[in-house]
Amino acid sequence: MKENSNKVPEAVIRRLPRYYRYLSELFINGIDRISSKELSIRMGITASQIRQDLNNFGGFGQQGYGYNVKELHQAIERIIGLNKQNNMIIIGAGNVGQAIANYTNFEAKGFKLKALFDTNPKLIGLMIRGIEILDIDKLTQEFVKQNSINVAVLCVPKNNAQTVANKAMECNVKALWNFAPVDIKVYDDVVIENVHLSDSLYTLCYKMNSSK
Amino acid sequence: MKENSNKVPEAVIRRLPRYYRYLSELFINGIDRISSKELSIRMGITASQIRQDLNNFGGFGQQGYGYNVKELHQAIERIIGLNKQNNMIIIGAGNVGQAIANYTNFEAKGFKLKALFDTNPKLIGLMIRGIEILDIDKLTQEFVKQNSINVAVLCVPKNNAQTVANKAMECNVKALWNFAPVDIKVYDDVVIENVHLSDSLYTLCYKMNSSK
DNA sequence: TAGATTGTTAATCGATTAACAATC
DNA sequence: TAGATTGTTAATCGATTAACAATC
Repeated sequence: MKENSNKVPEAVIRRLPRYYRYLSELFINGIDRISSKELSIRMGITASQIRQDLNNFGGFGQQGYGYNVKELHQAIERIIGLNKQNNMIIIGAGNVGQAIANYTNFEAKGFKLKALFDTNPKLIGLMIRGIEILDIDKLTQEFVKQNSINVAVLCVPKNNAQTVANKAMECNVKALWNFAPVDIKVYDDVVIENVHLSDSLYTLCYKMNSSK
Repeated sequence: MKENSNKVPEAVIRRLPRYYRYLSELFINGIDRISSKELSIRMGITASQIRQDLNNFGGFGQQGYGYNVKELHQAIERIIGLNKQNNMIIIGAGNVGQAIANYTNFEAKGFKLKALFDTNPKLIGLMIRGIEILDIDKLTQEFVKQNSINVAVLCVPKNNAQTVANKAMECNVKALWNFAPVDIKVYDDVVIENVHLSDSLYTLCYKMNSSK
């Protein structure tokens, strides 16, 4: 899409959702312009960094004025890709899988859940928010194609994670959102994002112990 | 505890849980020694980085031999602080709160859940794994002290997150594990770790769109 | 001992911050 | 216009990688 987008530093990419959050907030509060200085104070980062970050994607500001909140908000929305609909499946309908299925905020941003998959006969057939839990065998290339699935959310125990990831990739899913506490090997054209909860908790634990 | 621990770069701290995971795996598989070279291949990082990282905490290796898996595993366990018991509460017993309450892996690493808190009368009094959901009014300094709570897990909607965080901090909780999609302001002696699920999903979305 | 591999210093790379001319 | 604030280049800072003497 963007010819130079793979040159954008990872650190910048990771800040995009945060910019998006602050701009949403400003927009909701009816603020129509913001300078990098003012935003830097709110976000606790430097104005310089904000300007550098944004200029990876284009010049959205105006000298002497700052940034138009609505415009910048929309621009970042497009940059992230939140203007398009994305269709998801959840693999593993246990605690974590069900919690994500019930979390409707993603739906509001265009991430539509099409199905959950599990191997447990007790779960198969159950409905969550009107979405069915299917047998993992029903996860096929046809299913992915017909439902335009691009994101698979991995909520299985760590020992099954790579197997299930492989299956999803074989069915042409293009993005994996991994909640299993393992590093998954992915195909060249598949992207992955990890939510390593235990890693996060351990980091918190370290900081708690070292801050004394 | 460690006099120089606040000099350890954030990037290194964030890699500690990953080292811990790989060493656990090696240990379980009965491997007793590993060189930085071999580990670097498994983890997909440089041997140099591994040695640099570890040397922030001391010299655990031996020339010509490498690292003793068991020793290094235990050392990292202590560095993170997983050798002590930590007592947690979950504030907000909705989808996310309940999912975390049901996730027993943390318990195995010494993170003991003592109670959940909510304001919803329909939830108050319910038990999850034998742990009660209490009225948020029951969250007091006495409760925190008596149960030696050090970690509060914030699983409330974003509009309540700061209020609830303040309450936890006033009750002397020392660490916040925040699942609300907002940045929380914390007291100087309180540490925080964010699990911004939507940020993570948006990052995945960006990468999916830009990888084409 | 000879080979292997560490701990650590130096070099490189990348990211953040500062500065300022351009310009609204 | 004058003041404000951008976009962008240059300087600084920090993190990663390379190199190698020390030593098991």
